[in-house]
Amino acid sequence: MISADAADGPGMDRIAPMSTEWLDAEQQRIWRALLGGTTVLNDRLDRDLRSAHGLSMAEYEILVRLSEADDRSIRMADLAAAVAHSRSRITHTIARLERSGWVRRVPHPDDRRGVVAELTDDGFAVLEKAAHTHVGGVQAYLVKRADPEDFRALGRVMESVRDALDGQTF
Amino acid sequence: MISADAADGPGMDRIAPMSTEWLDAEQQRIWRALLGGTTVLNDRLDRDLRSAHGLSMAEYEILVRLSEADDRSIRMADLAAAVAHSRSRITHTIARLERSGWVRRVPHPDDRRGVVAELTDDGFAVLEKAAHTHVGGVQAYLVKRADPEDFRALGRVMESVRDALDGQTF
DNA sequence: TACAACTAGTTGAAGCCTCAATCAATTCCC
DNA sequence: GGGAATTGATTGAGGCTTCAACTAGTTGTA
Repeated sequence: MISADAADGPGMDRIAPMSTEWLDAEQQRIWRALLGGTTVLNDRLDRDLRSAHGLSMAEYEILVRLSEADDRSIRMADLAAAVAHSRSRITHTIARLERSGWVRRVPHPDDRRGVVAELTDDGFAVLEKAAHTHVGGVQAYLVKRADPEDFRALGRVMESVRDALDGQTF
Repeated sequence: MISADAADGPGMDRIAPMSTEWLDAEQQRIWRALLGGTTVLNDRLDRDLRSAHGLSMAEYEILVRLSEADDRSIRMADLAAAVAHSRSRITHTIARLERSGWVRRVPHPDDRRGVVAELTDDGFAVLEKAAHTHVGGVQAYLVKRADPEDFRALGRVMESVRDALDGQTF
């Protein structure tokens, strides 16, 4: 049994060639709950959306952002930043959404390098239906199971994590 | 701007053709923090492991479970359940780990359908090094940024989510 | 102006995950 | 005992993501 995640490093306190602060039993339990919980939660929300509307979580998130934006459109790079995906991934995903007729690509008016993704009426219609499934799931699987104060605490922690790590990828 | 995730449904309270309880502004903020935070966190931990040790998070998790088990070995189906992956995914991942020489496949002694995955000495050695990277990341990106009481609250919420959704997939 | 550095977006190949189909072994139960 | 149903694991095709390379347009600066 290795100390990976465990209370003490393998002989770490003998020579201390590299001092890693290990997780205590409680921290480890919590970290695994976060890892496992988000895994099953995302998995479930994704399956629900796919089976009911033929839409992945990633696609759904993108449609939501577009629907909230002025003119229902966002520049590719901004969209990538908003959902924390790589530019390449956004290009591929938007290409798929365009094939489905839910999004349209428009040249950027000022910057000729730029491309703007715009939600179509069909896209809006799908999103309107999918939102019930998605929000229903979030309520049932997460919000309703959490004590409201615990839920706020979770929010504080994850906001801090996101803001610290955000934008330093790619 | 559609109500996806927003405070009120699109005309929901007129005819109530399908009553979905929408998220209020705070719940939505928290839910997006969880979604975005876990996205960037997993992404970062995964990149750190890959660049330093040529190991993905999924692979790392599997090696950890094996290292903790008796005889450093676990049956395929149990491994799948432990990390909440499909059997198929475990088969593929173990095949890769076997190619790397970090895991060995052994026939199950009692059940002739069964296969047991066993951590090799090389696998243990890689894990021993990777654990520093991984745990260091979890500390720096998550644990250190969280108020300890908030962190416990997060654990309570995610344990509840995981236990509710667990095992009902596939 | 002109050149270098940078930013926006795309592309295609490779890798990982999902899904459905498959085979083999075990368990159920009449 | 024996056939049906279930469980364990694998396979390969298809889909999504990553990565590195590339084109094109913009910005900085001398």
